[in-house]
Amino acid sequence: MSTAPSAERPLRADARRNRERVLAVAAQMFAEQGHEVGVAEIARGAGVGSATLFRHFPTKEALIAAVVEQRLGEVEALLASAQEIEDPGEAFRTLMLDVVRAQVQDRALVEALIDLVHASSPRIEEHIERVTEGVGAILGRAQEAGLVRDDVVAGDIMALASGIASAHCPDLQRPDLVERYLGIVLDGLGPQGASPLHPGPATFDDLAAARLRCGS
Amino acid sequence: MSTAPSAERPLRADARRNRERVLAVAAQMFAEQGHEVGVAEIARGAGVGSATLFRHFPTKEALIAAVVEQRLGEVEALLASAQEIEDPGEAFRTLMLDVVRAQVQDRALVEALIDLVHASSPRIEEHIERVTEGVGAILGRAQEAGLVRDDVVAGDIMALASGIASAHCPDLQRPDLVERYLGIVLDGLGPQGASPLHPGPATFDDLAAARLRCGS
DNA sequence: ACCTGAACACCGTTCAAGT
DNA sequence: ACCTGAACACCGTTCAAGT
Repeated sequence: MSTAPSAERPLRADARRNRERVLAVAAQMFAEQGHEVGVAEIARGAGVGSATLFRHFPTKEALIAAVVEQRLGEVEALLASAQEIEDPGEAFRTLMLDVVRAQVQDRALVEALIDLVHASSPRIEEHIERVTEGVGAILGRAQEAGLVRDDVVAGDIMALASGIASAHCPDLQRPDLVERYLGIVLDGLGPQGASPLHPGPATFDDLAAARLRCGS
Repeated sequence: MSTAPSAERPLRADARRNRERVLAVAAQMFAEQGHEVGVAEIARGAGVGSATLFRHFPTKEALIAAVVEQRLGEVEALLASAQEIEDPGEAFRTLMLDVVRAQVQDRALVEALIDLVHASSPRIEEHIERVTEGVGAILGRAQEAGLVRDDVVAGDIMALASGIASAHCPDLQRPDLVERYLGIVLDGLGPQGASPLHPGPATFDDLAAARLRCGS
């Protein structure tokens, strides 16, 4: 449950409570209104001064990262329960729908995953790695069963899921339309009418190069 | 070429020149860096005071809208040349690749099209309508030729194109990966392995309702 | 009729002072 | 050890004054 770094002496009771309230309020406000909500408004909603917020999260971006981290934990839980579905095709469809829905319900998550390569903390990268692994496992099962084409990788699935999630105007149109677009993409992932793909999938080298390009 | 409303007496020569330089500089900076570039920086780049910028474009959002309008004109031109391709399948693929690439090359365009339902001016809506018409024509030809499934509409194509464009991290990763994702979606749009889609496509009523919900 | 730099309001961040 | 409201810097927008 704890989102704080592991080896730190525990916070004083009031500090811990404040930290958690800020995180909860921020998560809700970011989900509803996106990143543009003011930091002062979040502090007010949590009943603390703005400086307190900045004591716990040194920058607005760090606060966003903490919220994203929490959500990624939830996504991992979705993946775990999708893995328990026996039918490989059903597991794969459930996975995609869950991941897409998580992003549609939370504008902040989509925005954050787009910026991910810049802003990413080591802890967020770990989450992403675990998510990629989980996606890969479910994808692999579906491929072995001949239900999904063999020339796609976990990274493709995640990119497509985020694409579908941003293919609709999140706060205004019918959010259920994403299921329609997902249906089309799922058909494209099937082995039936699959045509060769150019170029090949993204590699770890691509990510490393990108990270290098932004410093840090 | 003129992006100003039709029935206005012409601007003084220097004013016209200033307006155009601001628009050109803004277009380039938005395309390269997204909407977060400062208005002061744009004004400086165009060699005018910031108040002059605001005389021509009453708000930053209006400036963005003017740039978007220009880009949409370019997209219409792309559509027109795609329409001239005889082979219906080739025309359709070209259309999708062009629309996706236009959005990948211009971060501002993606951002703007996402916000479109709120910010839209009547003139931008006209552009969108023309684009939708053009897409519908090319799509219709491909469907008649049996190359694209019958249960999709122009709105689906545009949503998917914007989704693919935001499926990759625009400034960091390999922009050519969008072609890979587009390949998957195009396979999903083929008639071969098409499974029924839920829910049905977006209607004009949905758009009207969304617009109503934000006032204006 | 149009231009400009200085002034204003707002928001992320920091600081001096409190308990 | 942690909290706070006031102060600071930055950016979108407006205004008083220039030509």
